[in-house]
Amino acid sequence: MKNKELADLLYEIGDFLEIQEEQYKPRAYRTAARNVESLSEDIEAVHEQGELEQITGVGESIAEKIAEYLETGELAYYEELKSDLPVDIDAITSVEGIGPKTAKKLYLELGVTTLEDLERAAEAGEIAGLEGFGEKSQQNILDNLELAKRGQERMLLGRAFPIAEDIESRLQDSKEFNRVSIVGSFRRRRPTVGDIDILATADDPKAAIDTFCTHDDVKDVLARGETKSSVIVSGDLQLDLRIVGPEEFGAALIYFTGSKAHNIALRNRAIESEWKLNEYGLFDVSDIDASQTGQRVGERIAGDTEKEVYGALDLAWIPPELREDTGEIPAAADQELPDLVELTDIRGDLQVHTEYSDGSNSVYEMAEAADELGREYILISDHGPGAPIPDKLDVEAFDRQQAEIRDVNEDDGLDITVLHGIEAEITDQGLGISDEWCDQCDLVVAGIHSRPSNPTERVLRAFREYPIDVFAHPSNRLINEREPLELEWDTVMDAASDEDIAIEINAQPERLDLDWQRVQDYRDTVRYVVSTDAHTTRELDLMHLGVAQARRGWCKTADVLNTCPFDELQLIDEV
DNA sequence: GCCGTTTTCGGCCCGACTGTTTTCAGTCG
Repeated sequence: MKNKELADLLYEIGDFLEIQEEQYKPRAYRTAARNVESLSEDIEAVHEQGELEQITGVGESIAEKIAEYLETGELAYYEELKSDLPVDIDAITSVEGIGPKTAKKLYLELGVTTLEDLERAAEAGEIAGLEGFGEKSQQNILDNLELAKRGQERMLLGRAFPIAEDIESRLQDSKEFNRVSIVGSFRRRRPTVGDIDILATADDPKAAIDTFCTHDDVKDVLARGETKSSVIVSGDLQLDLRIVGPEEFGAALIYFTGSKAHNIALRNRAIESEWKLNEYGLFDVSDIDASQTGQRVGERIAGDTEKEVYGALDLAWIPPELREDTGEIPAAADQELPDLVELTDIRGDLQVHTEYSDGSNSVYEMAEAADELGREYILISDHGPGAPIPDKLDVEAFDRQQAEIRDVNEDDGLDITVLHGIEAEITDQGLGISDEWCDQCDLVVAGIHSRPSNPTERVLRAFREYPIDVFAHPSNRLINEREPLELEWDTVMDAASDEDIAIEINAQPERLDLDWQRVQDYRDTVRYVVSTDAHTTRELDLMHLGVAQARRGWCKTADVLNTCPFDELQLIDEV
């Protein structure tokens, strides 16, 4: 799968073209890059079918370049651009505050081509001497270099969650703030977030910003204006605060929640009616002549609430998780948005580990904690033979566990049904457990924890030969750490559908696997389960992260199997 | 360079902040 690789190449070409002061080509290349990046099919397959130009933003010229790169591994156009300006543009522009233009100047004046060059030049005081630069910009570059060198990894949603909730509640409790809402990719529940965007209203914006900037946790203040401010808090997480007027809150919520693609599509929809949409509201500018500028010109149509703005655009309110411009706007126009699954719909958790394998708690402790969360059932599914971990179940341990589960189920103090299953390893030998063993399981969960060269073949064979109920964390990716397996997804999903195998949406923060884009692609093909894969009692609480990904994948309640009551779940298994 | 229920040519989202200026370019979201 070379989608990401090609997208990066196209982004980089966009940067080079911007340096050359090209007007519109940079945007064209970046649009193409974004669409290649978010493509669910393999770009090589698209190329083989001769359908590159079907991709939005890819026309004749860019399609030719993609083809050249896929066929030869090189791109003459890119090499040419790069030889004119032999700069590691990706790395240099990753330093906050340095864009393509600055990168060019640094190269022409000081010969900076790498982050190391940049650091040397800044430390030697050479940058401050350049026209248009000063001491301040040089110091900013030095400050931001550290972050850039540490890598531009986006923070896992699950890790950002406690920080975001903490800051939200603290601002809400502060008398300087009226309304406070976390927006941005966090509100859309993207698997990773770059920073935390906060939108607020306040009677005295300046006082509110002072409070925000002087908080204990703030390590550095990047910007501190009248209506917006950015700070770095411990953990190197950036918080961006924006204060707006109360009557603008709805329009601002939409604007700052994004995504960018969603906003552009909304804005274009407004333009069709000779309206203008920005973070201050929706305005009728049909009688305004072009020389009049300013953010609030025209007659104000809407802006107080999100619903009002969407409504004025003839759209149903769109849940934040869907705002990716992947069809939600036409669906909202036709009143055909899905009634998305919610956390409160979840009745059971179908992957839970205990101390029998790599979990930390006993069967009873996990059952008790899940009961307190209101789950009606859980599936104990410790690792079976073949899993690449030290402690795994053998037949004897499985039998002991079965007896223990029986005791827990007979405990009158708990109002939860504990099911007994296994997380079986899909190996080149099959599942590594006997048919009899499978028969003893209420449900068989199966997954891969390695990087086989022929993953599709392995998975299809296991699907055919074993009574698998759930395919766990299908891609085996670890966000920021391990690339997903290169499965032939269409084939695997069709097989899962044929064999009545549910596909897991794993709620572990570093997994969130199946990825939401594929969830959306295959929601009419297979049924999903959302599982925490909890290894401790605390992790049972991660369910909301998985549900958010199911929502991003357009799942309705009926698309998620563990929203069924226990007796219906059994019925499905028997069918 | 891409795109089109008006268009195959003429448009392409929009505003805040910073640093260095003295009216603005560059960057970011």
